[in-house]
Amino acid sequence: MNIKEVAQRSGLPAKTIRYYEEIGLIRPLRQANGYRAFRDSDLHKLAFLGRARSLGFSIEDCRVLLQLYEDKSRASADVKRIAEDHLTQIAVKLAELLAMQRTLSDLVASCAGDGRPDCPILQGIAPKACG
Amino acid sequence: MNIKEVAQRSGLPAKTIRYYEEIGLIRPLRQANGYRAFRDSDLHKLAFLGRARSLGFSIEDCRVLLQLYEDKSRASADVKRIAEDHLTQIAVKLAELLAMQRTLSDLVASCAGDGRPDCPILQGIAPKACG
DNA sequence: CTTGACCTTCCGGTGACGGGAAGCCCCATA
DNA sequence: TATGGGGCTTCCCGTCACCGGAAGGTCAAG
Repeated sequence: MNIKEVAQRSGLPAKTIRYYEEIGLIRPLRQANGYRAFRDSDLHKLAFLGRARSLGFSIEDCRVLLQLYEDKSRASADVKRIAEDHLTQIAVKLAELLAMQRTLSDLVASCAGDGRPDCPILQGIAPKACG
Repeated sequence: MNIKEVAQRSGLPAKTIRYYEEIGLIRPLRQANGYRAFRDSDLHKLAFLGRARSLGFSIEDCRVLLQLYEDKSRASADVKRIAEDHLTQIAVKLAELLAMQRTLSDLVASCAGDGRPDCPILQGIAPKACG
């Protein structure tokens, strides 16, 4: 398989596939003309990587997950720990975004949004004159 | 005021303050020795920027918000539009994170997390053998 | 033989800074 | 007066996960 077919089948852009090779996540063979020659196993790994990335795992997490995936004697506890850590990160980000959303939607709701200069949003962002 | 005091009072790292000057968000004066000389108005702007950033506005959004903040004849509608767009972006990110959280927490819940190799998390990430 | 779609590598840019080096400046103390 | 230590400056590279584009080789079709 050439890179375009693998891109279509894996759903990853060709640029991303080349990048994943560059950082050692996959090691496709090479044809005599220098073109990459992807095996089914490469495609399989790329699809795995695409799904792991879509779940928000970092590249380094993906590297480890892929190793564990290849290692048929891994302990599921190792995988679970990575996933739980990632869930914690997700929860932190969610909390941050929810806090932003709450504050900002309150500000937006209180702003007339007309031609007048009076703007509660800017007032809400501005530092309070203290003391 | 020197940079360290401004950093403490604004809550922003000195590095960030220098960066904000570099990209033209603030324009502090200079002392004879080359040190930055921050006025109250600079501190005020930095505090504004810090709060806008903590609400997740991009630097370019912050640049516009700061201009609108300075422009006492702005229309509140201009501010509201930026804030609403940002709220939309926040909602998109929240939806993505919630989807990740749902999928991943289901997978984690179904994984024994012991010494055995059987792992529903990896199975869930792996591409389905189709056809 | 040319055209056009592939493929390759390489270089630079993204956003919003952080780390750290090299080198002034200033003040206090011995 | 020397010295030590902190603070300030600029400059350059690194982050993360790629994307865009240029320059050039390859291949199949007409």
